[in-house]
Amino acid sequence: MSSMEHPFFALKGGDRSTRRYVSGDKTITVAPNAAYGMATVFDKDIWIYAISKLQESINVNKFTSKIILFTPYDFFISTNRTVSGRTYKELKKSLERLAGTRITTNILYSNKKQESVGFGLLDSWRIVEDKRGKIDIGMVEIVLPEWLYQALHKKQLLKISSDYFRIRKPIDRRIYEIARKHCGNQNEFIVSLAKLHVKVGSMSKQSEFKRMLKRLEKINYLPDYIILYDVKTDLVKFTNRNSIT
DNA sequence: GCTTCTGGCATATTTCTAGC
DNA sequence: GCTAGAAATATGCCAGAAGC
Repeated sequence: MSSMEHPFFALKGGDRSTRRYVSGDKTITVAPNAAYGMATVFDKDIWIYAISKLQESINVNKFTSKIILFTPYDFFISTNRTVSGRTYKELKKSLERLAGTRITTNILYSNKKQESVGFGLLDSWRIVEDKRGKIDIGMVEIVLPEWLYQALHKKQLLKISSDYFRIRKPIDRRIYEIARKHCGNQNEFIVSLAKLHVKVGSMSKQSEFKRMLKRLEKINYLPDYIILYDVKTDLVKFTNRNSIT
C-alpha cells in the first residue's frame, strides 16, 4: 500500500537522481543505483508477479518463503509482455535496479516513536543458467525484502485489476495505483493537480503533467476508475466505475 | 507443437529545451 | 502557459532457432 501511495518507482529507466518527498511529519528518500538508475513502474511487475505467486501458495496452505523461483518466460506471459531477446536483457536490468534502489523512510511505523528505516526493493537476485544446445535456459531466483514479505502476511496489500498489466503507459499505471489506494471502493476521491503530480513521481513540469492528464481524461480507459479534471479549480476527481448506475 | 530464447526494425513514451 | 521537436528509453511485432 505504501508503494502505491508514494513514488518508490520512477516512470522511466535511467533516472539517477535521488528524490526526497515530505508529507506532514513523514519523509521518504529514494536513492537509485548509480549504474542502472532507479527502479521503474515496469520493474514493479516483478514484485507483483512474485507476490501473486506467494499469495497462491498461502491460499492453498503451501510453505512460503522470501525466496521466489520462476522462469523468465512465465513472468513475461503473466505480465502481458512480449517475449524477445531484448525482454530477457531488460529483465536482468530490472533486477539490478530493484536490488540497487534504496528507500529511507519513516512511513512504515506510525506509532508515537518516530523511527527511520532503510531498505532495498529486493534483497538479492540470481539467474541460474542452464545450457540447452545453443540456448541458455535461465531460472530466476529473487529474495524479497523482509518488510514486503511481512506486509503480505499482515494483509497490508491491495488487490489490483487484472487489466493493470494492459496499461502500457507508466504514468497511467501510477495514476491507477493512486486511484486504487485512495479511492478504493469509495464512490469518489478528489485531489489537487499539484498533489497528484508529486504522488505520481513524474519529473516533468506541471504543465506537461496537466497535458498528459487531459489526454488520459479524454481516452478514459483506466480499469475501475473514471478521471475528471476541472481546469477552473485545478482539482482531479476519480469516480469508481462500480458506483455508477 | 509447445516452450524458451534471440535479434531486428518500427513505433511509442517520458523528459528536456526552446520558442511563442 | 502552451506547443513542438529532439534525445533517451521502452515496447510491439515478427521471423526464426533449438530442445523436449
